[in-house]
Amino acid sequence: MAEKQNYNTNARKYILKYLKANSDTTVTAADISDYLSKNGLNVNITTVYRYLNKLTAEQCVVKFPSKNGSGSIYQLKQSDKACHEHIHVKCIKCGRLIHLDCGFMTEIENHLSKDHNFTLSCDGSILYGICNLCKD
Amino acid sequence: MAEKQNYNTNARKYILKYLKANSDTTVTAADISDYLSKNGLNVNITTVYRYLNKLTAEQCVVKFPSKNGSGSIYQLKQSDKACHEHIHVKCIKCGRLIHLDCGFMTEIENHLSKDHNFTLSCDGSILYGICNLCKD
DNA sequence: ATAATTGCAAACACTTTGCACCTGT
DNA sequence: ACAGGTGCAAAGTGTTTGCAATTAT
Repeated sequence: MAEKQNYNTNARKYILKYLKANSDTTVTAADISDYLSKNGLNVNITTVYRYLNKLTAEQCVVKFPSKNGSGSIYQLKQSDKACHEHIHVKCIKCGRLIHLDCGFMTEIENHLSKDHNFTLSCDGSILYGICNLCKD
Repeated sequence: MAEKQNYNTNARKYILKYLKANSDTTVTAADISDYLSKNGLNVNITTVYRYLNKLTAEQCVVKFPSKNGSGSIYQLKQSDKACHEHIHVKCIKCGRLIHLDCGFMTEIENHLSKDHNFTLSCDGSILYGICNLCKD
């Protein structure tokens, strides 16, 4: 089972660059596509989806359903975050995504387990609200 | 501002019936459509969407993004549940949706507020996991 | 009678797939 | 040279819209 090798193409370089520049929020395939065309790179949206799917499969990117149910949103994963071990909270104004990787996760899990007999799975679990920067 | 009146049609009667019969879980427009055709009712999926949208606007139904980001799921709302005041937890196996309308909501809100400077909004917020009935 | 509801066809938004061509190594 | 990546066109979902026809009141 030899590792598949990756070619370092311009498209991927710039998609990654954009994901990195926006790693505190979530982006859509269309966001990436817009960014690329604004920078004069003709990258088909198919390519964007294919790369996003690849990165998601490799767990370099976390994928969430978008709030309105039409499509998905993506975030580049910081190497040290085990996103399947915490839930995420997203600001409905600025889009910033925060990782709830704090002690409170245990409390949530315990409550759901003890009071509701429910085993939490963080994959896809997302809460919405308004972050400190977006309060009036 | 006179109230618009509602006609009591067969389509709506059966859509509601199905929603009621499944009010402990969530259903898709396709689920409803399938149920209707299995029962010999030729109701166009457009009608299903229109009624679901109406019920959602009237807050008789709660609408969530589906986990995979393709489409939405709906649940008939029990009259006494203020679904915008609590979050929801959905079983990834059986689909059952539980309303976290317990004291723990205050704890979640307080934690997000104090430790993350984040004001929770329950609309669309959904957690996933496995319910007591679906554990091996 | 008339306002609400429906079906149909079309459009829309988002995503995936097949295949031929191109590119990085 | 060849595996891997890409563009394009087409198809696949899920949802909405305009309009004419139908139905509940």
